[in-house]
Amino acid sequence: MAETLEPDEWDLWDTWMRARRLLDRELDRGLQRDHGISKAEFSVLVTLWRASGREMRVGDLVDSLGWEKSRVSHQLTRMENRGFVAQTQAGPSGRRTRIGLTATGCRIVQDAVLGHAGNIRRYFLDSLTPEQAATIRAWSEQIIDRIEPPHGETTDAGAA
Amino acid sequence: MAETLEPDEWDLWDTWMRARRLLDRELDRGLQRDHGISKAEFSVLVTLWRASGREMRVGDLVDSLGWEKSRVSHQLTRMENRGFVAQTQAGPSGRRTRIGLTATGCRIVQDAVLGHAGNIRRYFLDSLTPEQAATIRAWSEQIIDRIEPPHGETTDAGAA
DNA sequence: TCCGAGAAGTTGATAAGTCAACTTTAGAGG
DNA sequence: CCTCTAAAGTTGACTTATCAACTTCTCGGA
Repeated sequence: MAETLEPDEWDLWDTWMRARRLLDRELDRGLQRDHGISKAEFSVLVTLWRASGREMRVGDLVDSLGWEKSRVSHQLTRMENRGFVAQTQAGPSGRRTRIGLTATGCRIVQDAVLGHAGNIRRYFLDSLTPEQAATIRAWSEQIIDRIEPPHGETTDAGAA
Repeated sequence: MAETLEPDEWDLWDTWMRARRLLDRELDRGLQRDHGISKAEFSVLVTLWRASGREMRVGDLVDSLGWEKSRVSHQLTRMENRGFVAQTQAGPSGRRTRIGLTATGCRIVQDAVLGHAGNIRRYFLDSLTPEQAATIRAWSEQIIDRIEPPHGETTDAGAA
Protein backbone atom coordinates (compact mmCIF):
# COMPACT_ATOMS: atom_id res chain seq x y z
CA MET A 1 0.00 0.00 0.00
CA ALA A 2 0.99 3.64 -0.16
CA GLU A 3 2.97 3.39 -3.32
CA THR A 4 2.40 5.54 -6.34
CA LEU A 5 1.63 4.79 -9.95
CA GLU A 6 3.70 5.95 -12.90
CA PRO A 7 2.01 8.35 -15.30
CA ASP A 8 1.67 5.71 -17.97
CA GLU A 9 0.15 3.33 -15.47
CA TRP A 10 -2.45 5.91 -14.52
CA ASP A 11 -3.03 6.46 -18.14
CA LEU A 12 -3.61 2.80 -18.80
CA TRP A 13 -6.05 2.69 -15.91
CA ASP A 14 -7.94 5.76 -17.08
CA THR A 15 -8.13 4.51 -20.63
CA TRP A 16 -9.41 1.15 -19.54
CA MET A 17 -12.01 2.69 -17.26
CA ARG A 18 -13.17 5.02 -19.96
CA ALA A 19 -13.55 2.19 -22.44
CA ARG A 20 -15.58 0.24 -19.93
CA ARG A 21 -17.86 3.15 -19.21
CA LEU A 22 -18.54 3.87 -22.87
CA LEU A 23 -19.12 0.21 -23.60
CA ASP A 24 -21.57 -0.17 -20.73
CA ARG A 25 -23.45 2.91 -21.72
CA GLU A 26 -23.75 1.76 -25.29
CA LEU A 27 -24.97 -1.70 -24.37
CA ASP A 28 -27.46 -0.31 -21.85
CA ARG A 29 -28.90 2.04 -24.38
CA GLY A 30 -29.22 -0.67 -26.98
CA LEU A 31 -31.14 -2.90 -24.61
CA GLN A 32 -33.39 -0.09 -23.47
CA ARG A 33 -34.05 1.26 -26.93
CA ASP A 34 -34.57 -2.02 -28.77
CA HIS A 35 -36.15 -4.16 -26.09
CA GLY A 36 -37.32 -1.85 -23.30
CA ILE A 37 -35.33 -3.53 -20.57
CA SER A 38 -32.40 -2.53 -18.40
CA LYS A 39 -29.10 -4.35 -18.27
CA ALA A 40 -29.99 -5.63 -14.81
CA GLU A 41 -33.23 -7.08 -16.09
CA PHE A 42 -31.41 -8.62 -19.01
CA SER A 43 -28.91 -10.29 -16.69
CA VAL A 44 -31.67 -11.88 -14.67
CA LEU A 45 -33.51 -13.01 -17.76
CA VAL A 46 -30.54 -14.70 -19.43
CA THR A 47 -29.46 -16.34 -16.23
CA LEU A 48 -32.88 -17.91 -15.81
CA TRP A 49 -33.05 -18.69 -19.48
CA ARG A 50 -29.84 -20.68 -19.41
CA ALA A 51 -30.96 -22.64 -16.38
CA SER A 52 -32.47 -26.06 -16.97
CA GLY A 53 -36.23 -25.70 -16.86
CA ARG A 54 -35.88 -21.93 -17.07
CA GLU A 55 -36.22 -21.61 -13.35
CA MET A 56 -33.97 -21.74 -10.35
CA ARG A 57 -33.61 -21.05 -6.66
CA VAL A 58 -33.22 -17.43 -5.57
CA GLY A 59 -29.96 -18.20 -3.83
CA ASP A 60 -28.48 -19.74 -6.95
CA LEU A 61 -29.49 -16.66 -8.86
CA VAL A 62 -27.65 -14.58 -6.29
CA ASP A 63 -24.51 -16.65 -6.80
CA SER A 64 -24.65 -16.64 -10.59
CA LEU A 65 -25.21 -12.93 -10.76
CA GLY A 66 -22.76 -12.09 -8.01
CA TRP A 67 -25.19 -9.49 -6.63
CA GLU A 68 -26.33 -8.75 -3.11
CA LYS A 69 -29.28 -10.90 -2.23
CA SER A 70 -31.39 -7.89 -1.34
CA ARG A 71 -30.75 -6.46 -4.75
CA VAL A 72 -31.91 -9.67 -6.34
CA SER A 73 -35.01 -9.68 -4.20
CA HIS A 74 -35.97 -6.11 -5.11
CA GLN A 75 -35.22 -6.79 -8.74
CA LEU A 76 -37.42 -9.88 -8.77
CA THR A 77 -40.28 -7.93 -7.21
CA ARG A 78 -40.08 -5.34 -9.97
CA MET A 79 -39.79 -7.97 -12.66
CA GLU A 80 -42.72 -9.89 -11.23
CA ASN A 81 -44.74 -6.69 -11.53
CA ARG A 82 -43.68 -6.30 -15.13
CA GLY A 83 -44.67 -9.89 -15.75
CA PHE A 84 -41.25 -11.20 -16.77
CA VAL A 85 -40.80 -13.74 -14.01
CA ALA A 86 -43.01 -15.67 -11.61
CA GLN A 87 -42.73 -18.06 -8.70
CA THR A 88 -42.66 -21.60 -9.91
CA GLN A 89 -42.96 -22.97 -6.42
CA ALA A 90 -44.49 -20.88 -3.68
CA GLY A 91 -43.24 -21.39 -0.17
CA PRO A 92 -45.71 -21.63 2.72
CA SER A 93 -45.50 -17.88 3.29
CA GLY A 94 -45.54 -15.37 0.46
CA ARG A 95 -41.94 -16.24 -0.10
CA ARG A 96 -40.22 -17.24 -3.31
CA THR A 97 -38.47 -20.56 -3.25
CA ARG A 98 -38.02 -21.03 -6.96
CA ILE A 99 -38.42 -18.41 -9.63
CA GLY A 100 -38.83 -18.86 -13.37
CA LEU A 101 -39.45 -17.11 -16.66
CA THR A 102 -42.98 -16.36 -17.78
CA ALA A 103 -43.94 -16.73 -21.45
CA THR A 104 -43.43 -13.00 -21.82
CA GLY A 105 -40.03 -13.09 -20.18
CA CYS A 106 -39.05 -15.95 -22.39
CA ARG A 107 -40.03 -14.18 -25.54
CA ILE A 108 -38.30 -10.95 -24.56
CA VAL A 109 -35.06 -12.61 -23.63
CA GLN A 110 -34.92 -14.50 -26.88
CA ASP A 111 -35.21 -11.28 -28.85
CA ALA A 112 -32.88 -9.36 -26.58
CA VAL A 113 -30.15 -11.97 -26.66
CA LEU A 114 -29.87 -11.60 -30.39
CA GLY A 115 -29.62 -7.83 -30.38
CA HIS A 116 -27.37 -7.77 -27.38
CA ALA A 117 -25.07 -10.41 -28.79
CA GLY A 118 -24.75 -8.31 -31.90
CA ASN A 119 -23.77 -5.30 -29.86
CA ILE A 120 -21.29 -7.24 -27.81
CA ARG A 121 -19.77 -8.49 -30.99
CA ARG A 122 -19.70 -5.08 -32.60
CA TYR A 123 -18.20 -3.18 -29.69
CA PHE A 124 -16.26 -5.78 -27.78
CA LEU A 125 -15.33 -8.83 -29.82
CA ASP A 126 -14.76 -7.33 -33.23
CA SER A 127 -11.88 -5.23 -31.93
CA LEU A 128 -10.21 -8.37 -30.70
CA THR A 129 -7.71 -10.71 -32.31
CA PRO A 130 -7.62 -14.28 -30.99
CA GLU A 131 -4.40 -13.55 -29.10
CA GLN A 132 -5.92 -10.47 -27.57
CA ALA A 133 -8.95 -12.46 -26.57
CA ALA A 134 -6.73 -15.04 -24.92
CA THR A 135 -4.86 -12.30 -23.07
CA ILE A 136 -8.03 -10.72 -21.78
CA ARG A 137 -9.44 -14.01 -20.66
CA ALA A 138 -6.29 -15.06 -18.87
CA TRP A 139 -5.98 -11.76 -17.15
CA SER A 140 -9.64 -11.67 -16.12
CA GLU A 141 -9.21 -15.07 -14.59
CA GLN A 142 -6.17 -13.89 -12.68
CA ILE A 143 -8.15 -11.03 -11.25
CA ILE A 144 -10.98 -13.30 -10.24
CA ASP A 145 -8.60 -15.76 -8.62
CA ARG A 146 -6.84 -13.04 -6.77
CA ILE A 147 -9.96 -11.44 -5.37
CA GLU A 148 -12.16 -14.48 -4.98
CA PRO A 149 -10.04 -17.61 -4.83
CA PRO A 150 -11.87 -20.81 -5.93
CA HIS A 151 -12.36 -22.06 -2.40
CA GLY A 152 -11.47 -21.21 1.17
CA GLU A 153 -7.92 -20.02 0.59
CA THR A 154 -6.84 -16.80 2.19
CA THR A 155 -7.15 -13.80 -0.06
CA ASP A 156 -3.78 -12.15 0.16
CA ALA A 157 -1.40 -14.78 1.37
CA GLY A 158 0.01 -17.36 -0.97
CA ALA A 159 0.95 -15.00 -3.74
CA ALA A 160 3.49 -13.27 -1.56
CA MET B 1 -27.50 -7.17 -35.36
CA ALA B 2 -29.40 -10.38 -34.67
CA GLU B 3 -26.47 -12.73 -34.76
CA THR B 4 -25.55 -15.08 -31.98
CA LEU B 5 -22.41 -15.58 -29.95
CA GLU B 6 -20.51 -18.84 -29.65
CA PRO B 7 -20.40 -20.43 -26.19
CA ASP B 8 -16.76 -19.51 -25.73
CA GLU B 9 -17.49 -15.95 -26.70
CA TRP B 10 -20.23 -15.74 -24.11
CA ASP B 11 -17.85 -17.25 -21.68
CA LEU B 12 -15.19 -14.67 -22.38
CA TRP B 13 -17.76 -11.94 -21.93
CA ASP B 14 -19.03 -13.37 -18.64
CA THR B 15 -15.54 -13.86 -17.30
CA TRP B 16 -14.54 -10.35 -18.18
CA MET B 17 -17.67 -8.88 -16.62
CA ARG B 18 -17.19 -10.89 -13.49
CA ALA B 19 -13.59 -9.75 -13.14
CA ARG B 20 -14.69 -6.14 -13.54
CA ARG B 21 -17.38 -6.48 -10.93
CA LEU B 22 -15.07 -8.02 -8.37
CA LEU B 23 -12.37 -5.48 -9.06
CA ASP B 24 -14.77 -2.56 -8.67
CA ARG B 25 -16.16 -3.94 -5.48
CA GLU B 26 -12.73 -4.38 -4.02
CA LEU B 27 -11.55 -0.90 -4.93
CA ASP B 28 -14.77 0.67 -3.63
CA ARG B 29 -14.44 -1.06 -0.33
CA GLY B 30 -10.82 -0.02 0.03
CA LEU B 31 -11.65 3.61 -0.56
CA GLN B 32 -14.60 3.54 1.82
CA ARG B 33 -12.79 1.65 4.53
CA ASP B 34 -9.47 3.50 4.45
CA HIS B 35 -10.56 6.99 3.48
CA GLY B 36 -14.30 7.24 4.03
CA ILE B 37 -15.13 8.23 0.48
CA SER B 38 -16.96 6.57 -2.39
CA LYS B 39 -15.44 5.81 -5.76
CA ALA B 40 -17.54 8.59 -7.28
CA GLU B 41 -16.18 11.08 -4.78
CA PHE B 42 -12.68 9.86 -5.43
CA SER B 43 -13.10 10.35 -9.17
CA VAL B 44 -14.19 13.93 -8.72
CA LEU B 45 -11.38 14.65 -6.28
CA VAL B 46 -8.57 13.29 -8.47
CA THR B 47 -9.91 14.97 -11.55
CA LEU B 48 -9.86 18.33 -9.81
CA TRP B 49 -6.55 17.54 -8.22
CA ARG B 50 -4.89 16.93 -11.55
CA ALA B 51 -6.27 20.15 -13.01
CA SER B 52 -4.01 23.16 -13.02
CA GLY B 53 -4.94 25.31 -10.05
CA ARG B 54 -6.94 22.44 -8.60
CA GLU B 55 -10.12 23.86 -10.04
CA MET B 56 -12.04 23.72 -13.26
CA ARG B 57 -15.29 24.44 -15.02
CA VAL B 58 -18.23 22.16 -14.30
CA GLY B 59 -18.62 21.33 -17.97
CA ASP B 60 -14.99 20.23 -18.24
CA LEU B 61 -15.50 18.05 -15.22
CA VAL B 62 -18.47 16.48 -16.99
CA ASP B 63 -16.31 15.73 -20.02
CA SER B 64 -13.38 14.35 -18.08
CA LEU B 65 -15.55 12.12 -15.97
CA GLY B 66 -17.81 11.09 -18.82
CA TRP B 67 -20.84 11.38 -16.53
CA GLU B 68 -24.23 12.94 -17.07
CA LYS B 69 -24.12 16.58 -16.16
CA SER B 70 -26.98 16.20 -13.69
CA ARG B 71 -25.05 13.51 -11.91
CA VAL B 72 -22.06 15.79 -11.62
CA SER B 73 -24.23 18.57 -10.31
CA HIS B 74 -25.83 16.42 -7.62
CA GLN B 75 -22.47 14.98 -6.71
CA LEU B 76 -20.93 18.43 -6.33
CA THR B 77 -23.77 19.52 -4.07
CA ARG B 78 -23.14 16.56 -1.77
CA MET B 79 -19.41 17.12 -1.81
CA GLU B 80 -19.85 20.79 -1.07
CA ASN B 81 -21.86 19.79 1.96
CA ARG B 82 -19.10 17.45 3.06
CA GLY B 83 -16.61 20.27 2.59
CA PHE B 84 -14.48 18.63 -0.08
CA VAL B 85 -15.05 21.13 -2.85
CA ALA B 86 -16.14 24.76 -3.15
CA GLN B 87 -16.97 27.30 -5.79
CA THR B 88 -13.89 29.23 -6.78
CA GLN B 89 -15.86 31.66 -8.81
CA ALA B 90 -19.52 32.25 -8.08
CA GLY B 91 -21.76 33.14 -10.96
CA PRO B 92 -24.31 35.94 -10.68
CA SER B 93 -26.98 33.52 -9.51
CA GLY B 94 -26.32 30.75 -7.01
CA ARG B 95 -24.69 28.90 -9.85
CA ARG B 96 -21.27 27.28 -10.00
CA THR B 97 -19.04 28.47 -12.76
CA ARG B 98 -15.79 27.08 -11.50
CA ILE B 99 -15.32 24.50 -8.78
CA GLY B 100 -12.18 23.62 -6.84
CA LEU B 101 -10.75 21.54 -4.04
CA THR B 102 -10.88 22.79 -0.48
CA ALA B 103 -7.93 22.22 1.86
CA THR B 104 -9.80 19.22 3.25
CA GLY B 105 -10.48 17.82 -0.18
CA CYS B 106 -6.86 18.27 -1.08
CA ARG B 107 -5.61 16.45 1.97
CA ILE B 108 -8.04 13.58 1.55
CA VAL B 109 -7.26 13.03 -2.10
CA GLN B 110 -3.55 12.96 -1.44
CA ASP B 111 -3.99 10.19 1.09
CA ALA B 112 -6.54 8.34 -0.97
CA VAL B 113 -4.45 8.37 -4.13
CA LEU B 114 -1.70 6.47 -2.37
CA GLY B 115 -3.92 3.76 -1.00
CA HIS B 116 -5.94 3.51 -4.16
CA ALA B 117 -2.86 3.33 -6.34
CA GLY B 118 -1.64 0.47 -4.20
CA ASN B 119 -4.90 -1.38 -4.71
CA ILE B 120 -4.92 -0.75 -8.43
CA ARG B 121 -1.43 -2.12 -8.58
CA ARG B 122 -2.25 -5.13 -6.47
CA TYR B 123 -5.40 -6.16 -8.24
CA PHE B 124 -5.00 -4.82 -11.73
CA LEU B 125 -1.40 -4.13 -12.72
CA ASP B 126 0.43 -6.86 -10.91
CA SER B 127 -1.37 -9.53 -12.90
CA LEU B 128 -0.18 -7.91 -16.09
CA THR B 129 2.92 -8.47 -18.20
CA PRO B 130 4.07 -5.56 -20.36
CA GLU B 131 2.69 -7.23 -23.48
CA GLN B 132 -0.62 -7.81 -21.79
CA ALA B 133 -0.70 -4.19 -20.73
CA ALA B 134 -0.06 -3.11 -24.29
CA THR B 135 -2.84 -5.37 -25.52
CA ILE B 136 -5.33 -4.00 -23.04
CA ARG B 137 -4.42 -0.46 -23.80
CA ALA B 138 -4.68 -0.92 -27.55
CA TRP B 139 -7.97 -2.67 -27.27
CA SER B 140 -9.42 -0.08 -24.88
CA GLU B 141 -8.48 2.61 -27.34
CA GLN B 142 -10.20 0.74 -30.13
CA ILE B 143 -13.37 0.55 -28.10
CA ILE B 144 -13.22 4.25 -27.31
CA ASP B 145 -12.61 5.13 -30.94
CA ARG B 146 -15.41 2.97 -32.09
CA ILE B 147 -17.98 4.33 -29.69
CA GLU B 148 -16.82 7.90 -29.40
CA PRO B 149 -14.69 8.80 -32.39
CA PRO B 150 -12.21 11.65 -31.75
CA HIS B 151 -14.32 14.18 -33.63
CA GLY B 152 -17.46 14.38 -35.72
CA GLU B 153 -17.03 11.15 -37.70
CA THR B 154 -19.98 8.85 -38.01
CA THR B 155 -20.05 6.08 -35.49
CA ASP B 156 -20.52 2.95 -37.52
CA ALA B 157 -19.41 3.79 -41.01
CA GLY B 158 -15.78 3.82 -42.00
CA ALA B 159 -14.82 0.55 -40.39
CA ALA B 160 -16.99 -1.37 -42.83
C1' DT C 1 -29.44 47.35 -28.98
C1' DC C 2 -32.44 43.64 -29.10
C1' DC C 3 -33.77 39.05 -30.20
C1' DG C 4 -33.41 34.13 -30.43
C1' DA C 5 -30.98 29.79 -30.38
C1' DG C 6 -28.26 26.94 -28.07
C1' DA C 7 -25.01 25.86 -24.33
C1' DA C 8 -24.36 25.47 -19.31
C1' DG C 9 -26.05 24.36 -15.07
C1' DT C 10 -29.71 23.11 -11.79
C1' DT C 11 -33.75 20.86 -10.00
C1' DG C 12 -37.16 17.42 -8.60
C1' DA C 13 -39.36 13.11 -9.46
C1' DT C 14 -38.45 8.50 -9.99
C1' DA C 15 -35.70 4.22 -10.42
C1' DA C 16 -32.07 1.44 -8.86
C1' DG C 17 -28.64 -0.22 -5.39
C1' DT C 18 -26.86 -0.80 -0.53
C1' DC C 19 -27.11 -1.69 4.22
C1' DA C 20 -28.77 -3.53 8.39
C1' DA C 21 -32.49 -5.57 10.68
C1' DC C 22 -35.99 -8.74 10.49
C1' DT C 23 -38.84 -13.27 9.64
C1' DT C 24 -39.23 -17.69 8.15
C1' DT C 25 -37.35 -22.13 7.10
C1' DA C 26 -34.26 -26.17 7.48
C1' DG C 27 -31.27 -29.12 9.96
C1' DA C 28 -28.14 -30.80 13.65
C1' DG C 29 -27.87 -32.27 18.51
C1' DG C 30 -29.92 -33.42 22.49
C1' DC D 1 -40.05 -34.22 19.70
C1' DC D 2 -37.88 -29.97 21.05
C1' DT D 3 -34.65 -26.33 20.66
C1' DC D 4 -31.04 -23.81 18.96
C1' DT D 5 -28.52 -21.98 15.18
C1' DA D 6 -27.61 -20.72 10.72
C1' DA D 7 -29.18 -20.07 6.15
C1' DA D 8 -32.57 -18.10 2.96
C1' DG D 9 -35.33 -14.55 1.74
C1' DT D 10 -37.66 -10.15 2.54
C1' DT D 11 -38.32 -5.46 4.01
C1' DG D 12 -37.72 -0.51 4.76
C1' DA D 13 -34.78 3.37 5.17
C1' DC D 14 -31.26 5.61 3.05
C1' DT D 15 -27.86 6.79 -0.75
C1' DT D 16 -26.89 7.34 -5.43
C1' DA D 17 -28.04 7.61 -10.52
C1' DT D 18 -31.05 8.87 -14.35
C1' DC D 19 -34.40 11.45 -16.92
C1' DA D 20 -36.82 15.30 -18.48
C1' DA D 21 -37.95 19.87 -17.67
C1' DC D 22 -36.52 24.15 -16.32
C1' DT D 23 -33.59 28.58 -15.64
C1' DT D 24 -29.83 31.29 -16.68
C1' DC D 25 -26.18 32.66 -19.43
C1' DT D 26 -23.68 33.62 -24.07
C1' DC D 27 -23.14 35.09 -28.32
C1' DG D 28 -24.14 35.86 -33.29
C1' DG D 29 -26.96 38.34 -36.35
C1' DA D 30 -30.59 41.81 -37.67
